[in-house]
Amino acid sequence: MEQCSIKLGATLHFCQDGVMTSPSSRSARRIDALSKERIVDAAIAILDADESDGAALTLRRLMTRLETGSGAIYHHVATMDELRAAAADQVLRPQFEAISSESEPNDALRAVARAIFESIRAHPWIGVQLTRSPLQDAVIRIWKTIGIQLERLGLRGAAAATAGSTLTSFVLGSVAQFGAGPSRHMGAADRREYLETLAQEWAQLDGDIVVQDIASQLREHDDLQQSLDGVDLILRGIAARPTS
Amino acid sequence: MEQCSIKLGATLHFCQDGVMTSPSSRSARRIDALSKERIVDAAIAILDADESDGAALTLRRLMTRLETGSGAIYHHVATMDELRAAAADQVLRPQFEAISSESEPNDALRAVARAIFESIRAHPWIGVQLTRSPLQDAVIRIWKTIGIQLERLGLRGAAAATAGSTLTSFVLGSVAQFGAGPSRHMGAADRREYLETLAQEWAQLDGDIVVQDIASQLREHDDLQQSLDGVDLILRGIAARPTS
DNA sequence: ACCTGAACACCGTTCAAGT
DNA sequence: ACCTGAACACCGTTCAAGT
Repeated sequence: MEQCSIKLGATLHFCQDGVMTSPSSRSARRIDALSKERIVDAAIAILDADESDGAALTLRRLMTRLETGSGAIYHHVATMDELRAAAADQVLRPQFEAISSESEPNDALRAVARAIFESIRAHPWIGVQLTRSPLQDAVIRIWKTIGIQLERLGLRGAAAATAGSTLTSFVLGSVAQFGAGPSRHMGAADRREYLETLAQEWAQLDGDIVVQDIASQLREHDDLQQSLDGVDLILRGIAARPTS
Repeated sequence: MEQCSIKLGATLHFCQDGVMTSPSSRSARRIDALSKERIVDAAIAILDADESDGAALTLRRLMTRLETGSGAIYHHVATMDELRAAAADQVLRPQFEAISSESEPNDALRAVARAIFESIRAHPWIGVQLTRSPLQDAVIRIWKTIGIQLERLGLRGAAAATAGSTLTSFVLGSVAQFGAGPSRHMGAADRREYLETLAQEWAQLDGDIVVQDIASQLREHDDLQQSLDGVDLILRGIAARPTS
């Protein structure tokens, strides 16, 4: 029977408001009370600690880190998917809040791609997460940011919807394509080697000269530049008047 | 102790070449021997039976359907992920083999988007699968098909790589965005209702008039048309000469 | 209200053993 | 070579019970 014992971990038991209270007069609350915010922070820490794809985040790992039971976590968070979505949005939010102030709409749209790729570099698991569900906060945030810039470009109605949908799809697709690639732990040399192998793999798949050409081109580019080139291409398409 | 008993399921035991043989003279092989092909077919059947996201495919469900043990399946297939990739490619392959013969490159590129969206309509789980891994056969197939058409358009080198990367990313992103949307079980009315709800949800998220505008536009469009519009926009961008 | 922890119903993968 | 099935090391979620 342990009462008001102080664990050497992150938690104090049977204590409140920073003051030790007699166990009989207070209910059993932790001083560092759980909250959705604290849980999301722990989730991000777990995801960041492991390289790439996000499989590291597990309810049980969360339990050990927060020194609590599953029920406590489920009291603040409805589901693990919700938690993943919250983690992704929390990481993306600050990057995106800086964007609206960009002077030129086209630059702001390029900044969207840059923000996402830089977030992936720091938190590789975001790549997989963003393509998981189209209604999650982070994706809607991307949509909205793009939409606002398109409006500044003078687009309205169907044209705005088409342009917005195209840019959003492109950005998410880039993430899907490059997100699972070489991780942040790779140096430039490892990166080149990875892409080299990939290019050769492609080339071997069939002797097609077209594929070989493209594969060898890809080897030279880095993800971010590739993505920015794509944004520029789409911006040219937006600027061009529909032919029909 | 059962020998050469005929199960009423899909399998016969201790029999071979359609002829019942004495158990003592033959080893214990099944007449409908397992093969990667048979396993992939079963996987597709399981995935198709369940609506949407592909969580239905499970080793244990595969075991019951094929009336076998886990070891038997792992003898033909290295991992469940490989199986998912094989299932997706088997479904996509026939759709894509028809495309190369399209007369006009631009039409062929539009046909790529159409092929993918029609595959998703018939097999909703493909949406999630395609965004899972960038090196899976189905994705490489998409890449190659697009690459070949871009070559027919006269693109080479860096321009081909940028255009190919952009189109592929866009198509995969569309899939990520719309793949998890209303399932094939929805009628047109349900669809409208779903998108209506989505538009309102977006609008509520903040009072931003830009977002409301775009959301209400999206409500009118269907996935395929949206995707084709995007392809056209990108094709205009490809046709336009780079400004720098 | 907030938390505990056992219980439930699952997963994918491995591997010694059989024929 | 091909298959069996037990065992292993996990999952997310629920819920009666505690304070």
